[in-house]
Amino acid sequence: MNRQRLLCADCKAPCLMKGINDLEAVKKVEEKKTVLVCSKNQKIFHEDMPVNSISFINSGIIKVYKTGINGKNHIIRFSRAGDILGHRGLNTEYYPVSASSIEDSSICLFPKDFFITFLGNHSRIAFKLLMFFSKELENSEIMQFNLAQMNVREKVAETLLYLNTTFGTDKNNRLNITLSRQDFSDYAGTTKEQVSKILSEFQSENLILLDKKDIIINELNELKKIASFGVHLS
Amino acid sequence: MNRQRLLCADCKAPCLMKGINDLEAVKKVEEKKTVLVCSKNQKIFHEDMPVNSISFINSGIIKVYKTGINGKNHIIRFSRAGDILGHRGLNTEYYPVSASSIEDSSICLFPKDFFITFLGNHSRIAFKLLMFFSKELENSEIMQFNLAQMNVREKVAETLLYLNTTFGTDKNNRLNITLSRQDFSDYAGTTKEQVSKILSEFQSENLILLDKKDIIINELNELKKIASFGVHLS
DNA sequence: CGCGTTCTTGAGCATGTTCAAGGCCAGTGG
DNA sequence: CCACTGGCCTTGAACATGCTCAAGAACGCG
Repeated sequence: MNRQRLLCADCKAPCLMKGINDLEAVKKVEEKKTVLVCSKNQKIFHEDMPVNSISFINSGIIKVYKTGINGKNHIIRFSRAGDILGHRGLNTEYYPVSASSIEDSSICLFPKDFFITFLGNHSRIAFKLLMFFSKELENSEIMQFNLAQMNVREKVAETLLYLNTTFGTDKNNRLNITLSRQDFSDYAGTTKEQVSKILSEFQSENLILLDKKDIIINELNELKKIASFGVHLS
Repeated sequence: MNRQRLLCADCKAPCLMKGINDLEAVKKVEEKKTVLVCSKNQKIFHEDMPVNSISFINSGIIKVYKTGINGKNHIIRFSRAGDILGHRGLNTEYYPVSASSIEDSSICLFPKDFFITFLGNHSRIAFKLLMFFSKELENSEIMQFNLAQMNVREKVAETLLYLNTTFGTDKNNRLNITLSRQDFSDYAGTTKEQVSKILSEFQSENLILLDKKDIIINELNELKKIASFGVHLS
């Protein structure tokens, strides 16, 4: 990992720290920011580490997950450019989750104390954060519902829809994210073997196409029908 | 249902609207408040109803849940005196969840617009709400984890621990909440029959005692061991 | 006291997990 | 450039778990 310079003014990511008019504040933000560049499969933070900073993703994809005692993880979300990271540490001394990069990534860190003070001085941003938390809570409760009530086929379809919504596809409908079967299943709430079997099943029904480790979505509407039992993330 | 007078000054519930020093603001809060008194098993609001107010529970217990298309519900939380209700409607036009009383209850309602303005003028309370959301998100993510990874025995033990932590017991270790098997299973993430079987099992192991519809906790530590695989709500 | 609802329990069944074997692919070193 | 190796993916078979269904019991509300 290494740290380098990156100006908010040059950054395209739609992050919360954007859109401050106060020039003095912008300067302060630049001053307090540290940029962390890391390659694929690096651990960003781990459960029970003290929370010293709140971060925003500049580029790459980060998985946020909880570790079970048997080593089986549960992935809470995949975060991308513009997303806040470590926000769950706001009210706690130690991280309640872990985060690892699944692609080469760069992240902007702000000291937690600074961030909290900053929120106090910028009520509009604090309010946006509040709305974001409310939205996050909604998504988390939908996940609860889906994990509690869907069967495996529905869970796999729902995960495909989530990946499609969150990361999108290129012009050939190829998902802009590549996951191992293990990561896929840790998010979907099943095992890697089941994911493999159900994805093969979807392929034989021509709903998707498996090309190396990539997934091409052929029939989005059919997948929606399969997952239609559940509620959808947005 | 009927509406009646209830002054914040006389109220013991630890709600967010407490602890304002500004007398003018206190007067305004009283002015905008509506009290709703309802008996057991009343619907407070329903998915897809427009969100007109944000509420606080004065007394009673309310279940907050999502409805599946097959009629099987998933209970998100049981809320009690002092808890905020309908906060998930803050960022949405329509409620994403439903709420029903499972005991006779009374609830203080504030118009949503007023509440949002109030937050803007009381940044300390807005910050407390932000911390509350962060905490809620933590609990919801723990529930995700538990639903994804626990077996039924662990889920039932975990639910008992949750009820014990949230509602406590009287001096005889009798839980201060009485649930139907259906509500219990809708929270735990299994079926009513499984709950019945596992509770009987726990009784035969002397971990709990079933007395009518009440549950008496004998061996809290043993239950903790059973659920120890998972993470715990706080 | 009677009736409807909820709870309990067992049996059969469906679903999903685990385990294991084999194949594929990418990276490495000769 | 090719063979080797390790990791990941796929697939089937055996097994475990939990769900559904059904019948009887207990409870609680007129």
